[in-house]
Amino acid sequence: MARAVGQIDVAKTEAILDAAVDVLAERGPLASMEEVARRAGVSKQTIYNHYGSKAELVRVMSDRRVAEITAALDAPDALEDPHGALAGYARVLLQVLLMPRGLSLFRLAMVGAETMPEVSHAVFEAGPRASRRRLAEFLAAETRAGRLDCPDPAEAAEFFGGMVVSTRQTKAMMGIGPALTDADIERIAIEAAARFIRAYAP
Amino acid sequence: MARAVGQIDVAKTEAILDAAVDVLAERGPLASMEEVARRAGVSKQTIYNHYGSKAELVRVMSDRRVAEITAALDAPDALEDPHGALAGYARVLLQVLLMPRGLSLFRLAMVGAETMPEVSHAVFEAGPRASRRRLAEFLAAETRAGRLDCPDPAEAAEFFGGMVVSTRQTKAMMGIGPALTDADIERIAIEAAARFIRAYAP
DNA sequence: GATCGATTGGACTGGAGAGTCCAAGATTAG
DNA sequence: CTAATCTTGGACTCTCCAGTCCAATCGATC
Repeated sequence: MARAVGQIDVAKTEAILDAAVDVLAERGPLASMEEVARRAGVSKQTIYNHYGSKAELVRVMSDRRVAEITAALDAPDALEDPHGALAGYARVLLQVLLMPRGLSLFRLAMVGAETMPEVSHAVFEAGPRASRRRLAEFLAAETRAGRLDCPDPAEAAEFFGGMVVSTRQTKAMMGIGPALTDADIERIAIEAAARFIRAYAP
Repeated sequence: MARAVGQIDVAKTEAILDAAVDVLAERGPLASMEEVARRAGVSKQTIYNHYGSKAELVRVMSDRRVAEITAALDAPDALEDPHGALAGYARVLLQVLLMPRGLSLFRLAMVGAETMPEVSHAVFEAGPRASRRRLAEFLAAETRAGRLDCPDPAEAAEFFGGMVVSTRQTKAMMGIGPALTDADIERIAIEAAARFIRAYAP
């Protein structure tokens, strides 16, 4: 293994992070450090050598998750027609929401709202907020192009995002009901886009 | 105090419940029984005499909260015009969401999704689900009356509820940003209703 | 092979909280 | 007054977990 003399082993740093992701997703923010250590195949002390505390581990791990998850939200193909673009946005949104890791990150952010506000804040900023902002920009551009008429693009983006997500996020977080199929996602995406366009047609 | 021989004191049962509501709202589901006891002005043992365990106390308390909160959702004045009725629905929805007790109940349901699924289930059924169902019925009636055209009222109800709630619930739960003012609520309710009607006009 | 520092496992401390136990005190029916 | 039963407070047990400590070990470099 490529590692300098007595230097911290980077592979372990990663293994710990991966384990933390899994364990926190499964057990929630109350997961024990022992469990993380076991899963990472590492001793508890080693975790404390790499990250100083549980809070720090959670922080780093959520940063990484945020980056990983929001990467999917980065590609709004603004070149298509409005309907195609909106449906695409909806599809991605639903997929991210239903991804177990997306869900668990959200739950972490909610549960930890008081104990670790920076985490909640980071998740919200990088997730919903950034995503809506990008959509709002798209809507503004379409409005300038005369294909839509959104006097308040930010509000319109909120509306569209909400239509797509609705209670589905809550439901998934509470583990209620069956997961959405690909066909469900497709139907919702198309219908939401169509209705939205009707609501905001010039 | 009106109480039978050596019978459990009903006034205390209530005091405990009230205290539990407050404490769980403030401290989250991790609040200690000692705290509840202190707040209720009662000894810990007495709580265990009335409710057998923490889980049971939480269950009873959440049932009560559910009833209290969803009572507000019970009055869709279907007699008004669609715009007025929808705006009214939106107003109530936002108010319930922003009520600290509504928020804390939701958070409880999410945190406890694994450890007490019945609670999550009850909250979801009595809250979002019942509320959307009522709205869907209203939309179906309006469709029959020819004032709207909702081929799938359940889906349309999801869309409208989502527009209104959107990221606002998440935001409030994570304690991010300022609370909505009455003026905000009014503006959102009216705009959402207008856009929805445009999307579903016959 | 000697050295330096990371790693390990396992014991340990300290704190918090659920739930139990009990002896003393209060309340009410009869 | 007495009996029955609840209430109290406070000590107590158990369990779980964060974080520390340490002696033995391992691995890369020189």
